Amino acid sequence: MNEQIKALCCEYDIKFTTARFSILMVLKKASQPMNYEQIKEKMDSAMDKATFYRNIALFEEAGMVHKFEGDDRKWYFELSGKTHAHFICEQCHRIICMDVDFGEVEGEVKSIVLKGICKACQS
Amino acid sequence: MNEQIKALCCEYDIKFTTARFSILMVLKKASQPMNYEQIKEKMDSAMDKATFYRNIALFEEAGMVHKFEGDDRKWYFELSGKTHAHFICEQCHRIICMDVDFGEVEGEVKSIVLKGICKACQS
DNA sequence: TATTTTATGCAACTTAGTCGCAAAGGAGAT
DNA sequence: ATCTCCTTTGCGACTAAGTTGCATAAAATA
Ligand SMILES: [Mn+2]
Ligand SMILES: [Mn+2]
Ligand SMILES: [Zn+2]
Ligand SMILES: [Zn+2]
Repeated sequence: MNEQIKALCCEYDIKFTTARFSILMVLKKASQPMNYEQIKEKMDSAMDKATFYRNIALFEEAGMVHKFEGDDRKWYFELSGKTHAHFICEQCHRIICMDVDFGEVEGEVKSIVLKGICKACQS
Repeated sequence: MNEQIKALCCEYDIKFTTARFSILMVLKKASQPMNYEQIKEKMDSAMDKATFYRNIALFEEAGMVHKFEGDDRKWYFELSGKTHAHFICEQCHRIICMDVDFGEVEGEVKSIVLKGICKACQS
């Protein structure tokens, strides 16, 4: 795992530090987008939020991580992969990764967020 | 205009008040989604932000107004019409209303926001 | 008119994220 | 190893969009 994350940093031209490792470790293991609190909880060692957000900003700028706002006014992060959409349910607050096709969109899309009521909550 | 807004309130079962009129007046005239500051600026008479947000929450719940978060961590509002997407440019911060088709989406979609770099900023 | 309910304004509060600054860490030069 | 310079980190103070409590005002109901 350590090597994979080092490789990731290398690929995006970002210096490898322990703080960065901690964050990326959690994101790599994650199966869902996560917010600061959630990531912090999963980290082995504590980290100041200033450090966290500064590094996240770095990752984002490099295109390594994508973020979007959840229904709770918090930012959610995930490692960039194939661009896909997230559906956020206003009732159960679940975030559902989805694979929708938009056809042509002008410009470069970095995140797509749909909000509404999920199928489970509707019935 | 006054009558149209009264009718709108009536349709959504919302009592007509001067504060509500002020907000809806601005939203009806708007050609773009607007945030609190922008709406306030266009209003004839001043209004407290608590009143504003409380009424907006009411409109939202009734389904009369839709909101989404902009790139600046502010909420943007517009009168509900045909559900459509907004593209927000991370560089010029323009909000572009767009008419995309997603095909089937499970659940009830209330807002769709795409973020990225708009065509104008790309070149 | 008197009573009850709802809407508004003000000020204090909450909280995710930011910023300034000093200390810690790391890479290179001597 | 030691010195120097630059980057990263942690701490604490700060910012600002939106929220909440409470007193007053307006509107509905009797
Ligand atoms: Mn996802
Ligand atoms: Mn629009
Ligand atoms: Zn749901
Ligand atoms: Zn742009």
